[in-house]
Amino acid sequence: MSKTILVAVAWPYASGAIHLGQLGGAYLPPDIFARYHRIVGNKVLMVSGSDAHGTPITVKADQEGIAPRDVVEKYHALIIESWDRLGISFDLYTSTMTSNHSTVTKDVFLRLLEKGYLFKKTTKQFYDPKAERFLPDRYVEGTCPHCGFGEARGDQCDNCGRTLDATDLLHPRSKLSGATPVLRDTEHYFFRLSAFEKPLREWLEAKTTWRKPVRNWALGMIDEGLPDRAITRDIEWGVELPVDDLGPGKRIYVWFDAVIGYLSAAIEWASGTDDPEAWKKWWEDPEAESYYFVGKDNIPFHAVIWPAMLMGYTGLNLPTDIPANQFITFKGAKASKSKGVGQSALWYADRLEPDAIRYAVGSILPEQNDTDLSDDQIIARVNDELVATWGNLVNRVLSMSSRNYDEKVPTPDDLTDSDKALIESTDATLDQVSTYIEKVELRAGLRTGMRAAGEVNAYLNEQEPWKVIKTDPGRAGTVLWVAIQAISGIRVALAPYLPFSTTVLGEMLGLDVEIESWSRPEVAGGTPLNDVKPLFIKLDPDVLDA
RNA sequence: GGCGGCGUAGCUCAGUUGGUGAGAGCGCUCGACUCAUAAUCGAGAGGUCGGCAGUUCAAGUCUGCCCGCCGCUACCA
Repeated sequence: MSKTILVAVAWPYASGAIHLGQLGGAYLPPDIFARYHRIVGNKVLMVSGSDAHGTPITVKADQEGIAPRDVVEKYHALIIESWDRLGISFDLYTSTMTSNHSTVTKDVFLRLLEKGYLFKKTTKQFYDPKAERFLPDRYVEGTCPHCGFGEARGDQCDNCGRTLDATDLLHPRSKLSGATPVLRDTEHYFFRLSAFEKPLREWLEAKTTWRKPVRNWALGMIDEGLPDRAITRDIEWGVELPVDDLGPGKRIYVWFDAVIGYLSAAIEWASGTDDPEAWKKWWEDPEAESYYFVGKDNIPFHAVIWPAMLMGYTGLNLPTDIPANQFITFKGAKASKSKGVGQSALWYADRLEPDAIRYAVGSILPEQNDTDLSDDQIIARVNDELVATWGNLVNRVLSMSSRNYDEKVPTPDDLTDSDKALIESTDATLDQVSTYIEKVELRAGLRTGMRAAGEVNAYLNEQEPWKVIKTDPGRAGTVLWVAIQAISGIRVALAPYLPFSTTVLGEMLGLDVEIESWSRPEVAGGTPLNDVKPLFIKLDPDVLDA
């Protein structure tokens, strides 16, 4: 009985390239998960897009001296290239700059307004009289009241690390013009988050299978009380308001429109099919499941704020699970383009095969803890595990078969108990990997698949077909046939993780390249072996040195 | 400062509701094998489970305090 599963993936800012930390934290996991569910036969819709709004975009635009729109277009293209090169298989990867997204955002705004969950309030905000615009906190600089640092930003002091309100700063000045900003009244719409404390708590308390940090954090926020949040800002870059009673110069604030992207992307996807209403299967059918893949920094928005918005909107599905990951660190530091820590995913894609990257990152996914990764470790993982155990297994079996059995899969005689045991063990592996992936324990799933490859290696060392073939070619052929069946099963188990080499191996074995069932396809004796060659390249130790 | 998470073999990590001598992969040592990308297989060494105190017949697993790391702290989303 097939399930309907929305795979909702965090929206990266279109202000930089995707780096390896993001890949492992938020993008590779949903891809593995989605690929698995597609093979099983579930109806998967995997969506995400570039976040086009927000301060990081405008900051970048100022830095590069170009328009925000140009920033988005430039990096959006780069991000899409990352997905293509690494095989991240979105059904739709869009952006929040589309007219569809704007329409959906306005619809959500109006519905929440109509239900009384939005209200107007006047606050005081710094205003730059010279540049004639309101200033986000990080556009205000001044002297830190705690440590006296002269270059503190309005949101945080980089010297002592404390969080600040821009109004705390001594001698504030505008980063735009240098002028002294003045406080001025400004009116904004607020989302009545406080109204959802009780329903959110009840909903979260039932989520006992969620990862501990996700649920505890969300419940902790509720314990502290949920303040109402401003959803509009005095900016020029953002989704326009669907109402005009605030006057000009106001836009919807990025956090509010960004999470709506999950919904708008599904709608955009459906509009491109022959059933424009198809998105409803994922959003309105209460049986449909939804998994949100985000980094731990995004937990509040996905476990509290977005569910509250959905509750307020009514009629749309709440998240089934939010298997948030911790961070991948590089020598202890969080990967960050702005701080120059860690290379971009494309940089690695220029130097390594995509499956090598997917293996190295997939084997250290930060599912429980921050996980440290170095270039040396990537190379070691690939050479000592992927190439040595799995790649070599395939190569030793297929080359021996091809060379001794007329470039074909040998035809088996009767199977011994150990032959049968190996095949049964392979089928059990498929079940185990399936269980792990459904629980979103993806590292364990990969480990399990690799263990199965080790079992086949052990079987071969025990059976020694290279010796047996001299006296009993029939028996040796049977051993190789059994090993090939096991390889066929392991190929399926690893397919969500290693899609590129899965295709290559399928071609070698004459199997359907598209895997359509989570089971081991039998490879018949006599099947021609096509173009047998190593599945993976063994890496030079210095391949990542420059 | 407050909140949450984490701190387990050289490295990266698992350790269900507390219960036989603390696990995996890689690395390392030794042995076997030689079909295979010097790959594979087997065995072994290696840990006062961050520290201190406590609860308990019994704690890596619970409580308190301390140290360290990470994230969040609502105007980064």
